[in-house]
Amino acid sequence: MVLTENKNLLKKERQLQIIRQINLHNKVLSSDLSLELNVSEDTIRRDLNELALEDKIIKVHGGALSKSFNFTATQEETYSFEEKQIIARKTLSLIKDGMTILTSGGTTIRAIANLLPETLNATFFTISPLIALELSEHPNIEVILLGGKLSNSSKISVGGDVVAKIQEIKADLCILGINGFDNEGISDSDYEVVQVKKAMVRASKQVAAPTISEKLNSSLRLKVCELSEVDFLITELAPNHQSLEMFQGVVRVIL
Amino acid sequence: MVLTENKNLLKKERQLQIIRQINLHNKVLSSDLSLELNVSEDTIRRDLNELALEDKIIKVHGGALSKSFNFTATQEETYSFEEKQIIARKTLSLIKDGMTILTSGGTTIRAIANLLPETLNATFFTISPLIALELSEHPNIEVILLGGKLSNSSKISVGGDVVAKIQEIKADLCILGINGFDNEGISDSDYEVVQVKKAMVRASKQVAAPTISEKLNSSLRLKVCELSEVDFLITELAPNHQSLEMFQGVVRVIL
DNA sequence: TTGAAAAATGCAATAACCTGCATTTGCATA
DNA sequence: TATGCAAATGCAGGTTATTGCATTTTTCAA
Repeated sequence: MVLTENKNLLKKERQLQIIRQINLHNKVLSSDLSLELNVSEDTIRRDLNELALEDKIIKVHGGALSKSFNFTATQEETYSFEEKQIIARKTLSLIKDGMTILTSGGTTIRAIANLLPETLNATFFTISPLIALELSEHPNIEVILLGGKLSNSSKISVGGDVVAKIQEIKADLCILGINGFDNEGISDSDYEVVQVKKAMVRASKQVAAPTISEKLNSSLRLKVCELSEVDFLITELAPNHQSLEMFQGVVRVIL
Repeated sequence: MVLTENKNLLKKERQLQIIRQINLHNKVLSSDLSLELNVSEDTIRRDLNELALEDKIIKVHGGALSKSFNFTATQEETYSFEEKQIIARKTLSLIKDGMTILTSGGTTIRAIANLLPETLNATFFTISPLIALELSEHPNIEVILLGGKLSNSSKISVGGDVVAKIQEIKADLCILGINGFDNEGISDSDYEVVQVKKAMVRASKQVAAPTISEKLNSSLRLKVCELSEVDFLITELAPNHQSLEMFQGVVRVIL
């Protein structure tokens, strides 16, 4: 579904857009919505009030939060929707009909899942229940959820069973949620999560690392893989941006 | 013979045109329709009101929206919400600290997951990603997500892997989402789902069947289990309600 | 505590709505 | 074909809904 020109949006329509935005990235600012939907902040506030009254969202000072799942707590501080949309669009170019794709979780990957074309015919393995649900909205995608103990913080399946299951898979592409990325490679902070991500990298012919540039040059305690194992680094920046210079020639392709 | 263009459409024809437009664009503006169909906006409004009365469209200020426009991915607008809350509260009495519980999916079970006390210390196995996420909001609950191919319609894991995994479990209680329930037992319509539910019943010491009374006496093509295998039938009705009479003494306990 | 951003409140302009009512139209029947 | 009648339509008017702006109040963080 495409967000087209917002000329004469009906009120209900606008409110559906707002809910969509909130479900997608778990929070919105009234000011952003005002710009995006071309109405005054007063109108946005009134919409948010109505939606909150209907228990669809949680209204807070400055904007609103998703009512159902708020797992942004430990993830990023500076949340930025625009950047992730750009990243998602770039990532789409890697995905073709007939592929088998392995993905982890996270808001960036969620943005990708959401933007996948209706017509895409592919098989997705994922360790994230949320991504699984998002993917299953697409009629032609086969979704296989990799089960296991659900990590409380990151809401993905972890544990030996998951690793074993992943080892049975041979995927064309692994789309990896990134927490730490620098010239040492991809890193993460949770032992269980790292085990799973390592297995995911091993199980895939190619690895894509979509991340907002803010996370570049951040390193966490545990290593997931080397830079040389990363086939695609995807950020919101232009590939020749100076922040990416240090990765040129080390990862295979920068998008 | 005279070729009449779009002039003088009959009322029914005009309304069909309107519906076509809505199916095409997901929305229409009264003003656009007035121009396009050469009638006054009043007439359009009258048409829209009629169509809305027939539940064909959703009328809003300024025009109308397609009925399918409100996708309910994470919506809280569950059918029979009040009844399900009552059922959920009753079900809580079956759940104690230290238990191992196996659950399927569905909105009733979601209501239960949502109402679980913060302090509850238990292990939940579930085949529903949505329930898994809901449960993981509770700090003291260990959530184990049973993975598999995600059924497009019911959004739960199905397939041989799931059945095999369930066979390894020994649960204290199985909370089963119900689609069909009558004096023949529990039934369902999807073959894959039935295989999984059968395994769930076998893997559990006790079986709870929470369902709104509306689903009582409805029977679907495939049998999940006998009435005698059901330990708890939980509806929103009082246990001595006449609709439940026929189940007295057949299922172990009625709540 | 203070100042800036956000929210609430009141108000006005515009567009959309509704209700009768008069006129026209479709259609069945004489 | 003519005719009668109910339904459909357009129009006038008064009412309500929606929105943006100005002003005051509240909230939040430094």
